[in-house]
Amino acid sequence: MLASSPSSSSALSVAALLISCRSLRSLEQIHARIIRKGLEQHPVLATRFLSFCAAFSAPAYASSAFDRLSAPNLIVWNALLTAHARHSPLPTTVAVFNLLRRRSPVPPDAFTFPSLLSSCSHSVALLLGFSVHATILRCGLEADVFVRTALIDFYGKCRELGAARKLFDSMRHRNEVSWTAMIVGYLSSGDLASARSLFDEMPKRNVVTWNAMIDGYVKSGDLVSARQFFDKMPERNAVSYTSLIDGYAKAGDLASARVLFEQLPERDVFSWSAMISGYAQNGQPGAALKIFLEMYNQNIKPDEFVVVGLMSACSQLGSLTLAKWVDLYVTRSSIDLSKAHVLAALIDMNSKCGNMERAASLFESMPNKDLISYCSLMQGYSLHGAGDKAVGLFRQMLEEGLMPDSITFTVVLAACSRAGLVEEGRQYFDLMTNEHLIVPSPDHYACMVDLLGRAGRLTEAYELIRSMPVEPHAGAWGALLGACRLHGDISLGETIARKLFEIEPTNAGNYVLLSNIYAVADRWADVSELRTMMRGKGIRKVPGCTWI
DNA sequence: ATAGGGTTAG
Repeated sequence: MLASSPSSSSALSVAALLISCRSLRSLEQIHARIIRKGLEQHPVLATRFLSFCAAFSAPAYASSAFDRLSAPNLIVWNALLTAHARHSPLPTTVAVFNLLRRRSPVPPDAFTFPSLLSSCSHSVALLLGFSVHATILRCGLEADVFVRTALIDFYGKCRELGAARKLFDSMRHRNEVSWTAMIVGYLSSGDLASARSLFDEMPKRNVVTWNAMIDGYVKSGDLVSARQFFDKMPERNAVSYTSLIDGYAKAGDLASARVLFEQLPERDVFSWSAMISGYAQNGQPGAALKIFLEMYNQNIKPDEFVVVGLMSACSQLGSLTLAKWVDLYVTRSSIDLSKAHVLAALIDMNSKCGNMERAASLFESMPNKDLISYCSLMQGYSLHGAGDKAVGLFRQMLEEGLMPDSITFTVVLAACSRAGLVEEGRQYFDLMTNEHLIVPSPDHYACMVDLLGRAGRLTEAYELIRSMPVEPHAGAWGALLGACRLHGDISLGETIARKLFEIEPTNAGNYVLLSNIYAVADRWADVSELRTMMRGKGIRKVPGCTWI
């Protein structure tokens, strides 16, 4: 009897340990201590332990600890369900809920449903949510504020605004959370006006409400209103800053994002990742890397979003040395490499930086290879002189039954061009338009122009550019000018160059190309005339770009 | 002792 009723003071000391726990590893140590001290069956301690598993995103560990309990009560069951609802796929969560229904000593209560419903709304699982709602009615829990709010949130996120509003209007006691759930519902279906009028109508708002409005405006692209809300709110937290930083970053206004980031008193991992991926997505990989290093030096643990941003920056920089360091860093971190987007970014980085062996072996390790990873690998091969391998991968992809999209075709056409596979490229262009009904973009045309031009079929390339239903961009003309230089076609080169001087008058590369065409033909007078013209327009030669 | 908000790749 004495052995099975351990002193409450040791339970208390373990509970105190839990509060200071900072990693999954120390959580495991605490679990070992709980078992050693014979406190395993302590229901309060078990509940707290499970909620810490949830905090460390370890639902499987929560389950394994839970499975050792001989007679879990409903509260412990609820804690387990919450751990899964936040971190497991919906089917797993539903399985836990079904077990709970069968095995819990008492029927589900008002604490059971909010987490289950939030899992449903996260997956926009409308039908499942309906049946959960039916269960709630059977249990007589629809009037509970938490349950009702979770229902409003669920219907709102599933864009069933009518159902959500009915539940909202018939509520006896609403709190800020219920109002916010309704507002978020309107926001997620893009009804900013209704959201705004509810916001104005509600008696008391909290930080979450303000943040929801900011996020809604950011997502709808109205950064001015988002900023007004941000400036007006009585108190801000990291989320308020990060939503707006993210908005500025996605709109390409890194300067404004940076100012807010510098003002943010307590940066969390979200704000760091907003800046890092913001810079990476706007073609400023150097700046992304600098922010990452700042974060790294502050010993902040990166999450998957940070490393995806970092790897994307590294891909753009193309440095093999850096890629090797980042690869090692990411592999050694606790980040789950099997997550699709992490793996895709890792493959892409190695591929773009020329570590094809590593890229290929990562690719081979994927159980379900997706379009994006195929594209990454194809681009790597294409970039590093193995266009034929890239095209081979594309064939393999088709055989696997994957449906290539617009970007895939851009990649494969570029690969064909590099490998000199003119006929195959043409076939793929036809396949794209005739079978996949993809309307060719300026990029696709630019690839085709490059393909034909490199093969010396300049007239055909020129005809293609002129027959384009969309406006060709500088890339297409540039490819053709490059081809003219390659094949020494002066007269076409002059025509194209004149066109390019109009479209991008300050790009020195175009002047250099034309000058090279003249030089090869010994037309030095034209070369010097061109230089004078450049000087007259104040155009500077880009360093590292040769004249001849 | 348990319950509501944020980002990700070619």
